[in-house]
Amino acid sequence: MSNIDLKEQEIVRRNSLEEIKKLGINPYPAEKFDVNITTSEIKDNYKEDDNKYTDITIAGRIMSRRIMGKASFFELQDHKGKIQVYVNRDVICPDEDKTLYNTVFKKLLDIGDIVGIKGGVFTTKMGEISIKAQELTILSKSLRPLPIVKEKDGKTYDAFSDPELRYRQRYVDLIVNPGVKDVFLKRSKIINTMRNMFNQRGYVEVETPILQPIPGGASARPFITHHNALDIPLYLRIANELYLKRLIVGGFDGVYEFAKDFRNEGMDRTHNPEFTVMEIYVAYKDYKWMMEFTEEMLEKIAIELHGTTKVMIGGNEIDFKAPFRRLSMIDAIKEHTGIDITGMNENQLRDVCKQLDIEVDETFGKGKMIDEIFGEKAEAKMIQPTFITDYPVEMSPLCKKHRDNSELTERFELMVNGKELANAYTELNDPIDQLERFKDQLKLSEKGDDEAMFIDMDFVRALEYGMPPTSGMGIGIDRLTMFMTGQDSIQDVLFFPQMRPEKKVQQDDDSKFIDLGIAPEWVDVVKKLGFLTVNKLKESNPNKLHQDLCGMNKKHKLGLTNPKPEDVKSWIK
RNA sequence: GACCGAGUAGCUCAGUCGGUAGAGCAUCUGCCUUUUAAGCAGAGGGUCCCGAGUUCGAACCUCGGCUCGGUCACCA
Repeated sequence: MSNIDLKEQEIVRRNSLEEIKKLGINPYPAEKFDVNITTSEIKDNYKEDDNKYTDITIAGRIMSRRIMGKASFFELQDHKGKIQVYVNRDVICPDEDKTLYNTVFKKLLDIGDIVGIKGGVFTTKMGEISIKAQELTILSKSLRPLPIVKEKDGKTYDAFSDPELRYRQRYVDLIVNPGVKDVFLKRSKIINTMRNMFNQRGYVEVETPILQPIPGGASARPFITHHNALDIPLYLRIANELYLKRLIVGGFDGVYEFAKDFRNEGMDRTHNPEFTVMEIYVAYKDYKWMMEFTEEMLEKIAIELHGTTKVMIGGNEIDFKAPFRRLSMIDAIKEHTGIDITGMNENQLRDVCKQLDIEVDETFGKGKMIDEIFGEKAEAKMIQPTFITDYPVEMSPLCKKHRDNSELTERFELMVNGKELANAYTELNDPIDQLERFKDQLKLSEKGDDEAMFIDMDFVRALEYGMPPTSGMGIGIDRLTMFMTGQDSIQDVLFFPQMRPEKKVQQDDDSKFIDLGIAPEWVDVVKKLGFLTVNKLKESNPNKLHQDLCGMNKKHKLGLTNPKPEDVKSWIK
């Protein structure tokens, strides 16, 4: 294999790999390696002069090395953390043969390699808890150099910080950047806390279709795909609401799903095309009950993660201690604009918008204008958790009308740090009203609103069989994780945020070059010089090309026989 | 989609007025038996994002493109 297109450090490592094999050591052994302890267990439990850990087996990645003649230290990182390992030549090589230390450990191992260690725990003169290696086993050789991140007294040096590289190669980010893994462990804990709470109450975790013939349950542009066997279009779900409510019709009293949803819209710091939502539906409840349920849930999560209800989010201390403030949308607008819009008609609302300098369109109805006023003037000011209730009916086609006012709905959104976190309804279970609302959506769609909801007649049919009064709630798991872990970008709470695919440079196959008469061993050299396609090569200057090729041969000590100038000319003609 | 910013060694970054491309860590060769952002001495490593233009000469100036980030727009 030609190494010409590899970087220096990669060549060194591949050579080391070959040397290891020549010594009869398998750099990628198949057999299991039984670990009996983790770094954190040692650090938490070891006390000096303690003989508890004289015979331990541990495995992990080499993260740094300090080699000093016959003794060395390296840092071993496992899934829990890091610990220092002390390697002494005459301990790991008790016999005459010092190859394992002098050659394998000192020369052939690198930062990034995964090794197993048997040994005992002790404390160094500097007071650091360390492992004295008795045996060292190579478990996996690493062929690419890791970015080197160093730390001292909690301060990080040379952090691996290029966002593009971090997201594209999250595995590297997770290895070298302390704290990245922690965000994802917390994400998992958030989900588990919710799941445990729901299961304790007897609610059932379910799975509903991701491929849907009608993308319902929300207003958003869907991704579309095609099923070949059925020869029909299918949509990736934008929500799972209508399916979960069908299950309530079917007799489940409580169902929930942690669902990946997909929306074909813009991407930014708070939006990714695929994202996770938890939706839960409970029969015989209303949205007031759901507020209590939601605040209890969030309080639990905060305590589980932080041991307190108080969480720092973007410079604000947010207190998730229940109960949260409840404020109707109209009162919220009154509070932040001084204007009481109660009972106003469409023209009056239009005047209010003008007065507040809010741009509105001729097509905007009452509901949309109220929503705009709230969004512009009040939303961002809701820092502490606040339930905003009683939304205009036009904005909420799946939500039951308010018991006291038919222009409003029994809906709440939970605002935290000026952003929406959760959304809930007393669910609309009147099939006739539901069909009317769907028809209103259809009118919007005919007016050109490409995000109005589709009519789902099967869902209406399900309601016609009778759905018990029900309350449902949805909460964005990505956003919740951002709040609970202090991240201000959704990309930092997703392992693999959506990125534009890496562009592949167009390249001709080696055989095309060989067809020109180029010897196979020279093809990589030609490509290294930047001539990735035959056409590009033909545009080159043959004299310069010949010189460059010979130069490469010499520089990289390839040991090839240089082509004659007339050979090079013959390739290009 | 619009505007702004960034792209230089494996990583983090300098790079003056347009004149032979630099540092730290990493790598390689030595020395070193409790070191720790190890140290000391030496060495190697570059498509300066890509392409065109201006110029005697471009990492640097101009134009076009690519990717990422930020702001806005769109949007449950």
